[in-house]
Amino acid sequence: MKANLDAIDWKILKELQDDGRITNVELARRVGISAPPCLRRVRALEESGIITGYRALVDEKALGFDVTMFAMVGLASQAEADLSAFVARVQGWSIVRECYMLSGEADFILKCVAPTLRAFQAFIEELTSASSVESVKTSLTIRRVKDAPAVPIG
Amino acid sequence: MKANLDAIDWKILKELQDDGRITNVELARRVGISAPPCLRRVRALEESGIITGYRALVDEKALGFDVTMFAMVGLASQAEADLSAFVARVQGWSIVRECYMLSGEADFILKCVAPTLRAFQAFIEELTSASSVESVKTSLTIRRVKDAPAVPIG
DNA sequence: TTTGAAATTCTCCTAAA
DNA sequence: TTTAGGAGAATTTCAAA
Repeated sequence: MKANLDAIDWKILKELQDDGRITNVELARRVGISAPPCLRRVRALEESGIITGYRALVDEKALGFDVTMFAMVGLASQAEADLSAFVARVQGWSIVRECYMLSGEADFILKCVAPTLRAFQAFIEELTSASSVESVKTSLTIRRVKDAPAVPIG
Repeated sequence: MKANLDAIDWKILKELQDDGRITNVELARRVGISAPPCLRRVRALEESGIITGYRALVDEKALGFDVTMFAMVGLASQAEADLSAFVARVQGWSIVRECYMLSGEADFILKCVAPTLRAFQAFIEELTSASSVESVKTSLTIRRVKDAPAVPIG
């Protein structure tokens, strides 16, 4: 699965990370090749799984989601069954937008988005009382300092 | 700036969060209106700042960025000058992909992406010795459990 | 006011050289 | 890679709800 990309492929990835809605013609112009091979490269990147999708970015606050919080969660047991059960619950909680399993002290980190602090607190109660959840430590975000695309290019 | 959106606008946002490269015609079909008003709505969402951009999602691991870590950073001083200085440094560190200022114990949370653990460790040394940085606590991610768009819709 | 239908213009994609 | 042809989309206009 490891990719063998040349400089133009990297440029394509950089441009599409910066603007996922750019047209193929404009993309080709920016990376310095003609449109047909550019489109072929994009297709290849998509088919090989390097480009996994495209997403519109939205302003949560403008939509009334004023609260962004992180929660560090520790489970009482790291048995595979307990981990799987928790992962399944995470998928069902729409307030949880991102979740990573961690090594070290906490077992999971959750990034949560909610309309109000109250809504978030209600979720934390549900989270805390979820089976096998032992500890929950929350951090309220004051502001977003940086939100760059997944991979640093250039 | 607070938006006054109807059900169709929300559907548009949902679809564009799921697939930012969808054509306007297909988008219109999915949300149940014709193309012209659909395009007008998308433009309005963009111009009002609700849609802030579009981004291709890429598979970091396939590109050789095998390490994703979170770092909690505490500063010795929360004076505005020190916060600003740290924020400025964060912008310059390409390894830091996301950063939020927090309330509570830590002052910042950083999401970092690096090709190797060694590269990440080198960064942590730089981070730890940065001016006014008092504490750094890192968590290595084992796997991504969930990565949903910014706002829950539907 | 906003929609939807139609028509035009434009741009992109694909195939062939 | 470039070109050309054809397809489909974006955008404007206009009529109607």
